[in-house]
Amino acid sequence: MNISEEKWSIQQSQVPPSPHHPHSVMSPQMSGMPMQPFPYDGPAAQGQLHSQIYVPIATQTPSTPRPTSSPSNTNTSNPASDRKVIDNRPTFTTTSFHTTPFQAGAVRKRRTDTLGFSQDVGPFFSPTQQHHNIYSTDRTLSYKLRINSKVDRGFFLADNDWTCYRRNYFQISSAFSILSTTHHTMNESDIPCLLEVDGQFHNISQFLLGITARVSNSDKKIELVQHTPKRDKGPQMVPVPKPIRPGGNLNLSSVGSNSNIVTFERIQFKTATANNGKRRAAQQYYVVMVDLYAQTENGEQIRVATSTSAPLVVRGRSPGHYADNHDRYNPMSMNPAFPNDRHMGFPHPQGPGGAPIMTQDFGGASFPGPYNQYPPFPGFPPVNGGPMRNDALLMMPNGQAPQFHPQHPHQQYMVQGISEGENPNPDMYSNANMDSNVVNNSHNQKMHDIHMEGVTTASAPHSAFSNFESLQIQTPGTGPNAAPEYEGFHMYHNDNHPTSNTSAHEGYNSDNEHHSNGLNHMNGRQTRQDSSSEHNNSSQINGDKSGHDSKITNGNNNNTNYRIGKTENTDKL
DNA sequence: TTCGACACAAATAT
DNA sequence: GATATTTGTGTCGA
Repeated sequence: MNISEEKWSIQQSQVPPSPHHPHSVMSPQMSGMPMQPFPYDGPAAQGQLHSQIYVPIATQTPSTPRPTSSPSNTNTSNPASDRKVIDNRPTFTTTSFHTTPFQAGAVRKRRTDTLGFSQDVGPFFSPTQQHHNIYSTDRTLSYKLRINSKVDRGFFLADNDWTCYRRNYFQISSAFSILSTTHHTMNESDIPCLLEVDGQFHNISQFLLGITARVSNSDKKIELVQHTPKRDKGPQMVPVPKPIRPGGNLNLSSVGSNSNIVTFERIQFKTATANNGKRRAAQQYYVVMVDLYAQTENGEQIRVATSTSAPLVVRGRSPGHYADNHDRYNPMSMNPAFPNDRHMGFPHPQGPGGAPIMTQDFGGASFPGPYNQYPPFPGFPPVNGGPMRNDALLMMPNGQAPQFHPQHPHQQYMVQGISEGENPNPDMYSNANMDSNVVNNSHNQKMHDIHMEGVTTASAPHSAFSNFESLQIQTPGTGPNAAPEYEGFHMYHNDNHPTSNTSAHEGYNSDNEHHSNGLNHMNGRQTRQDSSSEHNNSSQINGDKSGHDSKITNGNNNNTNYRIGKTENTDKL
């Protein structure tokens, strides 16, 4: 048994293992599977032609081991791993622990996995919604934007909802790619793009990427705050859009500079969702929106693309409060054998090894559950929240019947790993559940990632995400780029430091971890950012102190500040 | 019930 | 192994 497995066994001893919490062994990528170029015949976009998509060949770098969500991580050479195993022992010595009624199951969580990498996963992101057309400077090529995002920490699955605590940090890393419709290469440092807004073409001087939050299925903005390491003693800021270059690959630990990856660290929701844990009250959800802006030569910043997270629950109180209060009304889901898994009563769709499977689109069928404020979803989100990347689908038989969950009307977020440009297998897009819509041989042109990385998919106009909430976002002017994508949720951090990838939820692939956050133990620790990452981002955190007091009173800071003059066709910063 | 503040202690970095 | 830093979260009052 390797170190991770040892940890795994410790945790599993606390909570009955759930068959719905498969391990990351399902994920070849998580095991460092090299990625190869593959031909992809999916439709690029309306009026565009299918093409071969090149994806990065991810090489395993011993010096920078890639994180894995699998408990069967075999790397035991890292001294830190040994320490972490020790640290993983259940801790029963804290004062707070003894004051709680949850001692029996208490298992302290580690902040990082055995490699110092994040094993955690977070809420999935929707297909990229492109709001404006982007063209080459000579206007002969239409480009498509794709945003890849991942949540590195802070979230766990509770009741199949992606959940976090308002007071806890989460972190979002994003990158984006520009897809060309023809064989075309360009200098990554250049942005030879034209932005079309209301029929007018503007040169794009740079791109920026920002995050905001709002109430799911509503336009109500939710304030995000960003802290310094000083936390309460330091200033609180609103995460502001940061310059970003295309071509970032969140799966790579680091390739040169990170100017093509933006990370927002120490982010918190200013407010919690309503009705957390209440019975017979509809759970409110938030979503995080990752917005890509194009700055024109005159300095105008226009939102050109958006990717939206899965619905999120933000708990406002300490985890202990929810330990015995997680039975939000759901008369069908509770299974007394698994008091912490209210979905044990349902047969989650699973593939070999118990991994949840990707299910198909429901074709617009209305969601049958009580919370139908969300569009239909094709099945359960990953209960484990673990390494369920879309590549795991490759190991799953086709045609598994989707399952509804009456309590979770929102989209199933099982394809978090479909980080555009990271999955080598085209089958995932031509799965029996989606293929008819994805593969479109009417397209003859080839689509390439301009940067030849980070892109694997073309559009899936009627994909399993076609009902995803974010697709409700008005995207006028999208034109040929309107087709939905499968956004990637990436497991790997983006910078050099092997420990830089935080891991709030290495146990998302663990039953115990799943339940432990606020359910079975107190003082659960989640991963912190390492110092190198701290330094990397200190400037961005501290560099924008002006105008920000310790308290943020503008509940709509982000959008108020950065979406001035938004219209149907223009969404400017 | 939520939120802000304070405090404690664990996890992790150095 | 000691120390410093970071962060999860218990607690309390508003």
